[in-house]
Amino acid sequence: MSAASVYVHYPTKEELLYQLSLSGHRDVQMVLEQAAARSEVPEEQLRAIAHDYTAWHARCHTMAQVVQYEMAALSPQHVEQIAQIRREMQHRVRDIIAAGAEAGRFHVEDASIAALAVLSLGIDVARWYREGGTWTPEYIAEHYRELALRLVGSA
Amino acid sequence: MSAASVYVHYPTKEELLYQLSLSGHRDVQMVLEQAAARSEVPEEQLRAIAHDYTAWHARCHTMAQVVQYEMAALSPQHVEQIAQIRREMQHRVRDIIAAGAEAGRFHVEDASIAALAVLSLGIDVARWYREGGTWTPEYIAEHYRELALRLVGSA
DNA sequence: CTCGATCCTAAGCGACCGCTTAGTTTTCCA
DNA sequence: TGGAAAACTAAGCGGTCGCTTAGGATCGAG
Repeated sequence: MSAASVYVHYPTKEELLYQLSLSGHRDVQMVLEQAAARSEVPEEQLRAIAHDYTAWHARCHTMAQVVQYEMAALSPQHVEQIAQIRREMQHRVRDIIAAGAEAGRFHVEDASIAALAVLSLGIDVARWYREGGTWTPEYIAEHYRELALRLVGSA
Repeated sequence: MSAASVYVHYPTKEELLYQLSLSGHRDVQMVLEQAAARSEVPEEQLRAIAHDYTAWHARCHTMAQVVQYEMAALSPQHVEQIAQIRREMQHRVRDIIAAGAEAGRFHVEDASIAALAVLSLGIDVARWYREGGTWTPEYIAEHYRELALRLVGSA
């Protein structure tokens, strides 16, 4: 699409970025929610989340880069809208880790920082992943799934 | 310093970025090497690396953002120069993890991907860390140190 | 087959960016 | 405290960017 045609659909470039970022955030959130919904056992939920969240950041690395690294280019109001979605995801993972810890299946000092670390691992994949590299998205996701479980002190 | 004064010292903006990025990369590499030099036991080396590498990315988060997120703005030759330093760091950590695995102290399927994950955790701190947040660089570094040890399956 | 939606190219406007030059002030140490 | 080093402001040049407008091609549903 030519640059001129873009402005038929979006009033400003910032609005285009916002809609793109919003749609991307909804995508990841859905990935996360569907992974969490596959079980009610924290261990299985975290396995699925770590795997799918990581795989998404590899497979959709261009969208992921917009989602994770372009927030500074949004207006303050739009940043706040999107920050809300991000908080929901953080809390979802934190609560799952906290539930696992309460059940004696996980062992963490600080569930919030553990949740941050698990998501962080997946996010950073979007920074270094290149198509056609030695590792496939699935290979990375499977390994990161195991690393994430160890992170939270799962036996 | 005013924009005009910059060009007394650097011929182009790209050259300025290169010198900045190079100096930043040498800083992190020194942080990593000094941490590794504090012991000859892989466990202690990895503890020190995870802690100091993470702390650096929090304390020097502005420099870290240049180092980690501005490489695309460098010329191809400069990218290659700096990529060399980055490979050295990756390999250093991978070799430490591999040594620990060989000694039966770590348990990893893929030492390369484990090394990547450990560094990834530290790097991503530069993305989300804000001064004056709830967590201090030292608090984050201490927790990430423990998370990194678990990552590599250290008992 | 036609009509309306949606794409395109081309041209242009004002603002900002990368960089330079010239002249002036500040700094700091021998 | 004098003088070189290094900072500053101000002005300007050419190029790109954000965005708009006008007019023409394309495409798909009815």
